[in-house]
Amino acid sequence: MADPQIPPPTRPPTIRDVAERAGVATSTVSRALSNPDRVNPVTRRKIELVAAELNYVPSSQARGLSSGRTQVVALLVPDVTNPFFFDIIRGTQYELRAAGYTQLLVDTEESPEMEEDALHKMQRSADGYILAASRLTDAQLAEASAHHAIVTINRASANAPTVVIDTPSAIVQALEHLASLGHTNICFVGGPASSWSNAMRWKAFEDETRVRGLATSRVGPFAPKLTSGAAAADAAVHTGATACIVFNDLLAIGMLQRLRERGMRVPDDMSIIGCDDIFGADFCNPPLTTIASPIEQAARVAVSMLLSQLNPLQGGTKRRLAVMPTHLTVRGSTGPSPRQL
Amino acid sequence: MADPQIPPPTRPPTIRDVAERAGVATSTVSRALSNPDRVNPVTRRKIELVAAELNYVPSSQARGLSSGRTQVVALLVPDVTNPFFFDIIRGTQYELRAAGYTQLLVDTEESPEMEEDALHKMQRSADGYILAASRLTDAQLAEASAHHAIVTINRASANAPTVVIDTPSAIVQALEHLASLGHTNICFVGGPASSWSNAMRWKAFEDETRVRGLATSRVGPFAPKLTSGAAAADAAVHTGATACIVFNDLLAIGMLQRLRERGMRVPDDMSIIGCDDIFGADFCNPPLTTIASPIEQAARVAVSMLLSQLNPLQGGTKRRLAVMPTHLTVRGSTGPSPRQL
DNA sequence: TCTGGCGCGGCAAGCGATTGCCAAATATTG
DNA sequence: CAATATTTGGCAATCGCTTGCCGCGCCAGA
Repeated sequence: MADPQIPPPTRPPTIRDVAERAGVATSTVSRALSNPDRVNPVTRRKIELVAAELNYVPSSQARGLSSGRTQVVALLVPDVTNPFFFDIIRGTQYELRAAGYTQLLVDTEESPEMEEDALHKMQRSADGYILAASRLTDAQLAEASAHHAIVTINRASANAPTVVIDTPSAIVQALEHLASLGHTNICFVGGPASSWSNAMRWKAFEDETRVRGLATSRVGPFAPKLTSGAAAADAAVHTGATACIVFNDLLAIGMLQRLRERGMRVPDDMSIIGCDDIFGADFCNPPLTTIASPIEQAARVAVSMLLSQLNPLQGGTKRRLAVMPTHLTVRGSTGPSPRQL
Repeated sequence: MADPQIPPPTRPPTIRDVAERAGVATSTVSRALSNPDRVNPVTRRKIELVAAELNYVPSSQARGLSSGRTQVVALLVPDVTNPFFFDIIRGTQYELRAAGYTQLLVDTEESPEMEEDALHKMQRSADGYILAASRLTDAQLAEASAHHAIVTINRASANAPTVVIDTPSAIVQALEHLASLGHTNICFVGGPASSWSNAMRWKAFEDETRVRGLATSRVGPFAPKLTSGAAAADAAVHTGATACIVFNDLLAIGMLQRLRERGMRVPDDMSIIGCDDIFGADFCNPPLTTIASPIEQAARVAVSMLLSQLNPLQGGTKRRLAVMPTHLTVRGSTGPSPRQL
């Protein structure tokens, strides 16, 4: 027998097992594994070998407890079933993993309370937080970012680094598009009252329509769900508008369904423009004209901003704000105003 | 001053802070909080008060380290962006939260290696695992369930409790439906080779078509993604079939898009049936006839099976297998065979 | 030859909880 | 009222790892 027997793998090996087998102290093992330069290459090599042999996996619990770092980043989203957040989830997941972090996904169910509560409860279990479309008030957000490393997505804040998707500027494009099709009476279909994006989108809409002297109306707020589309569609039709800019694609697709039910043709009787270009926007019927957003990329940027906050050493660019460009993607849900005919 | 000053909240309060302020030992605080019956109601009340006052949140790290339980359940999915898994994510998230667990989401990128690796790396950081559509081999799965508490979804296993969505039995219905529409040449569009569901669906298809004496063909495997739809559609058309049963809706919707591009009408020239009834299946064009699955419910059942495994005391029914019923939902993507005309 | 500096490992003190064991206080019983 | 149970709360050992501090051995400069 060349090798001493490896003890039976009854319970997962600890750092001590590795230390004993390698004939060094646990501190050396610890350093060899997480601070390689601190130990002699020969020793390190040996330790790595033994660790591999024993199939050693450090306990993140213990590591976190003693070091204070958990290597976990929490992602808080208002609604995991909203496809908009799928791309966020995917983007952060990918980047975090690449950086050696684990993602903790939390659904705050569109509730500021749950969001705050989650933030509070997890204070010890996460190193940082990504707040997607946070529903927190400015005050809550300020308070939170005083205590935690936070990056927000689509929710500006003076206190936390932010990545915003610049949908408002494309709303100008969208209105240009509608105007060129002859629409003069346009309705804004609003999303959740507590949504910062919604406020921004509305503002851009309002400003631009005023400049252009278009007749406008606003309906809402509606929950950003497919099922809210029915009420939204009915309300929008009632305003007499010939075109709608809708808070997001989910709602817009819901409207599409309802309009069809009511026998209204899109875009012949009504044009619809959504926001975000989520999964489904391209294959719904008709395909949705929408404001395309680099959602996944935004998520990645958010991660990198957070990481540079967590590890200031590596001197990543310390941006406080990233603005992601957007553009109008014209598909089948917009067409000439029926008034023109 | 009635109350002694609360120390400034410089660092989060620990159990010791609470103990001191309440005038008891840390052990008592620990018990009061996690094993209420073990301490006198009066003492407990007092401790609860102090804890609330101090805004005490126990460190899950420390708790996990000393107790061995983490209150974390990991959910492993092959692809977080597949809408099928959205419902799984949502369902488990909801149930786990209700039971006081935290969900750790892991995307295994359709890779058995990543799946196994994740399972291994997290051995210490999760109490249990839910494997959705696991790509592991039987051997890997057996090995894994020997070491961990595992429940699988849509992946039968002799070793781990399983919840399966009984899509195969509805495939019989689907074929009945197609046959009644006059289709006699039907193509099965296959999903990932390592997918257990795919194998089951194929088997059901094969058995039933043989019984019915239908002409069949099979194409694939294809990745279960929208973008694979193009290749799948082309291949299916090439077989001369007039109807397809497709591994899942994602692929089916992708095929719909491609068929339209090629100028083929659905269902006039080709009927398509998907599986799962995911988000989007009802609003794509044409709306997809599909085998509806209670996905979210399946996820919930999986959680309850896992929890009863983790806390055997509470004597939940210890099912090893749950079969979720499915049914055919007929929408616009199926119609009479063109051959009949 | 002496000494300061450096590279490398070990010692041991935590990190913040849980929990087995024990003792004091209180309740129960004959 | 003595003797025995039962509560109730404290002590202290752990859980597995990190990290500040110390010291040994070796090399270079004086």
